Amino acid sequence: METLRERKKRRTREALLRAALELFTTQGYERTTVDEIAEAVDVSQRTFFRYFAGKEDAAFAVQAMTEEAFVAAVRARPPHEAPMKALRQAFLEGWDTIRETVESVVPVELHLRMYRTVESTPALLAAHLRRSAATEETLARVLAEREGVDVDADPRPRLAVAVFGGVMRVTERYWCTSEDFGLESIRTLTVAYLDQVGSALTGNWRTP
Amino acid sequence: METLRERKKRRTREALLRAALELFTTQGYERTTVDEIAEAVDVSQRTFFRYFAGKEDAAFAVQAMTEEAFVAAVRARPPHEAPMKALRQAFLEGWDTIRETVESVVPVELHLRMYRTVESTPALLAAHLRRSAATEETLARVLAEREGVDVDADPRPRLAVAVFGGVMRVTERYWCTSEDFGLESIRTLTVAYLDQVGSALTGNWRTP
DNA sequence: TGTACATCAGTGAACGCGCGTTCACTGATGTAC
DNA sequence: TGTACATCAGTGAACGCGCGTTCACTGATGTAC
Repeated sequence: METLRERKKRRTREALLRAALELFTTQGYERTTVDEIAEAVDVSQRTFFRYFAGKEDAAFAVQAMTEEAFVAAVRARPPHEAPMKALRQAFLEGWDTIRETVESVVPVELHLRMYRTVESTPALLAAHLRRSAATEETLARVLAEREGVDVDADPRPRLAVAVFGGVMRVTERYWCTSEDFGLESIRTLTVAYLDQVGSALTGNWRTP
Repeated sequence: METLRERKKRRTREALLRAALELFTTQGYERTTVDEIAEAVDVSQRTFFRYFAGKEDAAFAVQAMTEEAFVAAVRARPPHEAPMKALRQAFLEGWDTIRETVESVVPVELHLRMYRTVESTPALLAAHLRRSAATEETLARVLAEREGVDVDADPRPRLAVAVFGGVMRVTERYWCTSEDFGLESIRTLTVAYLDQVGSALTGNWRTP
């Protein structure tokens, strides 16, 4: 059972997270100070740093949860499935359950708005890409293990994941600027883009 | 003709750049302050900021040159060439001429060492990935124009470039950790990896 | 070739800013008996 | 159920740090005549 102390901790953390994302998405990441976030929750700045290693850590706390869910989903795919298929299916599963994953901490709508803030804030976009690179490394190891190959000797796991990650990036970027910015549209977009990779690699595009 | 004033400017800039890269690669990016760089060149800190928008700008000044050369090389490829082929060839050309491109400003050996520093410094890796994303956007537009398609309507230019960029990332990363860390090895690695993308996308890897 | 003036790279010192850290402390919650 | 003690989340205030900026200024270089 969760003790009173633990419940209070969780509430403080979630309040800080919500306040942070709310401020980041409305007035901008750079224009939000840590002091401001703490003030919004009515705790001391010192308390913020008890829960988050820094401002950036707060910005990506929810992302970190969904990434973890994605990696777990890949791990859980049936072992006979081909690598790219496993990534694709795990991704779709991830977005099926994202509402439950996220909503326990912050409103899912807030989390989605945060994507746009990340995309339009150079410092956050940079951090996001570095974090994605780290996730890709993890995924490469998962795939290598699934397929029984050595991730350091055989480049294919990293290549496959890099291609998948590249497609995700293109999808994300388009999705963030699109009017149809919802939970559903990213799924259809991703599937559509994944299906076009083959054709993208083999020019000539003029003659379809 | 270059005036005396212009020559002095160029020399100051190059001295700052060399000092910055030298300090970054030897004692680390984070542990190097702007004041230290200025001091090493014996100019005021204020002067550093006349030449570079910030510390990060100095770290990537040479990278920026080679990226530009790469984009130009893609633009210069014969228009009938398929997109991925054009990227590959332009990349190889870029590394053919990198010595000349770089050596006019800093020793090429210093530039190469800087790759490893970027790879092992989270803040620099993040910035590098964001810069690469920007270059990829430029390249997507170049490819779209070459092929006569609309970059915003047809996802294939961005997909092709994303895949290429992903392969480059895998190459870079491996190259930086490899003992065979030279101008030649990156060319062979890149070609080898590009040739394996197809096989990486189509599992199963166990049965070759 | 010399003079007068314009331009502009570099100066030095001081500052604002926000991140993240340090400290000794308080008081609520948890635990043992 | 009550008491005594241990744990630990949160406090408040101050600080160090380095980035990047601001200011009025100097003196070398460039230009016009």
